[in-house]
Amino acid sequence: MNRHQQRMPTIATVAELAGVSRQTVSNVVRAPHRVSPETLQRVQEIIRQVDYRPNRSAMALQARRSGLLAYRCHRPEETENLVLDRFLHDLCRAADDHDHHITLVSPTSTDQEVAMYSELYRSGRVDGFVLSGTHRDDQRLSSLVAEAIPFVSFGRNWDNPLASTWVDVDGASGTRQATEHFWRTGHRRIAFLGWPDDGAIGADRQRGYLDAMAHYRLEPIGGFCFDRLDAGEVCAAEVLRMPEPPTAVVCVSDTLALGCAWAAQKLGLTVGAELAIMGFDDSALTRIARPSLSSVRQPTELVAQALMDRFIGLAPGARPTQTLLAPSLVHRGSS
Amino acid sequence: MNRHQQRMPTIATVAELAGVSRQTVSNVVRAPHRVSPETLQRVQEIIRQVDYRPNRSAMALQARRSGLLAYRCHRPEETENLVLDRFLHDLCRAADDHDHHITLVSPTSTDQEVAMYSELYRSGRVDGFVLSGTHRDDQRLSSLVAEAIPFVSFGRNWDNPLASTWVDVDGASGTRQATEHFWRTGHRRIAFLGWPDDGAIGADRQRGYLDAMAHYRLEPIGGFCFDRLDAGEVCAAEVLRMPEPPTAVVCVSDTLALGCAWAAQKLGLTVGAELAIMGFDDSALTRIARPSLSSVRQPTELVAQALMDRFIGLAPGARPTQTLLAPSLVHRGSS
DNA sequence: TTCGTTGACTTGAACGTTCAAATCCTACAC
DNA sequence: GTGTAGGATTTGAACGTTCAAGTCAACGAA
Repeated sequence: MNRHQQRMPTIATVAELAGVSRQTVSNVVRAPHRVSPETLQRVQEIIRQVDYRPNRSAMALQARRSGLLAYRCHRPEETENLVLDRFLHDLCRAADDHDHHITLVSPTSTDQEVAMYSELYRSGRVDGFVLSGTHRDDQRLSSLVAEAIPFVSFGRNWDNPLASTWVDVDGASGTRQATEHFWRTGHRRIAFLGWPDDGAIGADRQRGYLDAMAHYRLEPIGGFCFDRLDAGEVCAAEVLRMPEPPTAVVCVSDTLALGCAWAAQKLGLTVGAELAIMGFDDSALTRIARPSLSSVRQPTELVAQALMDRFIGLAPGARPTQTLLAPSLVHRGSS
Repeated sequence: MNRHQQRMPTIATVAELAGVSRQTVSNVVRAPHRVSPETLQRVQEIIRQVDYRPNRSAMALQARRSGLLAYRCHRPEETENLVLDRFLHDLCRAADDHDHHITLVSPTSTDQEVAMYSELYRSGRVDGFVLSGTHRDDQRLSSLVAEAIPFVSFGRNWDNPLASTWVDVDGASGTRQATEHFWRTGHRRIAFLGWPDDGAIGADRQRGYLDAMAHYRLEPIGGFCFDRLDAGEVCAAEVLRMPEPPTAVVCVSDTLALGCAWAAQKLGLTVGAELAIMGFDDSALTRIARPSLSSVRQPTELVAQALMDRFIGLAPGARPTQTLLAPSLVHRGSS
């Protein structure tokens, strides 16, 4: 591991070459207005020549801030990561924009996850955390709050909304928009394909559908199953075989939407023309179906930017902030 | 941004409480054998009490090593990321095992990517880089070698194999195994569905198929198209409509394999019984097809571990090492 | 002339580690 | 009693920044 890397130029190198003090070089970089024009130019020229870059470890030590946020690397098997993939990318970008970086951790259990977070924070390796996929009884939220470790989350603090800073997407708004869209395009039998009640994300999305249906005085119909393609297909088939089958289906996820599309095809229904389908998440799955699936898209880029903004603004005494962003419909062949 | 975080205990805190010097505390943590048993126990007790963790920024400054590797966060649209997802997760784990961490970057162009790498390395933010998805004329490889920036890559240095340290999966071995498997299970008309010649990954995988076919004195057949589902379906349909159609198809990717499965279904062929299909990468796509697709699985976990090993062992003068790992077949419904 | 003000720059210390050298103490051989 | 060896521990310096307090010269007002 003896990495005899060639010595990089330091602030002292530049200072000596330019015939000024360290602090003046520091000022040239951080506060140019404090330096006389001639000196400024001379020092900048030297900096350019030796390609000097301030050492981040030294800065981190002095500032007691590493400029690093940790994010948990989700296992690729988890279905939810279809959206999280895009989110991670956006988060990276947003971090860059704030001169921060994202480092990944991959804990094996929730206990270990919290312990790892504490370790990372206390050792000064990271300044805080970005969580995603929050749920009810999320031990991470309560532990981090209890230990006063800075973090923001993509996803509500379900148990204690005001206790921490989060940004989330208004799932109810998404399904409401989908239902409204179907109503406006003439559908009157609109079904909802959801997950078994989880008291959180799934229930939130179902609520948007129910609200819209109540508003139009339509009778809600549908089914519930776990987020798997085969389960979705079976469940959708049941719904489509009802005495008065729906002409449009709002789905809680792209997985169930794809399952629904398959069920429709098996029953000889033309997706798009005879049966409209709306997925949720605008994941890669939407492009696998034919026709491709319309879907509710979460504005992950805005979420990421908002999270970084909130994190930077996080002050120890201040009250946590909560932000809800509206998703939008992406129309494709299935609607 | 005034994060008035409560002061963490430092080595000096512990030293004072234990009535020893800083260095002794350091020894307790790093080299316990240098400390007398009584002192060791006393200091360890204090460390436990105040929950002291060595400050990583200070360590990084002193050691001139951050313990951080940068990895490029691929855009979720890139099809290749189906494997890279799993790889990223494995890489994270492997880094953890070596007391390192992965930080993400998301450059917008190759030029910017190289500039970013140089900046990150020269500022001491990271110790080096892990690249993936290397290709011919990969500017990143040549630039990093030229600038003597430490890195390892998942994927050969195609242009100059001996110039840098890499770990790759022997794609030819994968397609050879697939072809051999089909031969052993009685198939004699075996086709290959590939990408247009890229001189690299695709050609490598094709070679394994061709070698096996030559060995069994069978006539190679097949088609080539870009890595998209629709293209794969069209291309596969052509192959399956040949006068003497194949009974088994070795595919260069899961995408084309899924396209092939669809084409087969449209032609009324039962995948598995009447037509055997082998994909490549063992991605999430394999579970979308019914029956689920057999596939060549890259040992990403081993790749990640090997890469970390190689990186840690990277010495400035030493000769770069190259490692080729064999993939394995995962049998599912389609074979 | 004296004094205070301002701008440009420098100096010393601190951030929290570890390395290298020095000190202290005990044990042991001659 | 002297010398030496070695283990346990301490001390000073260094890593590369920035903060806070300092110096110094020029200038204008009293």
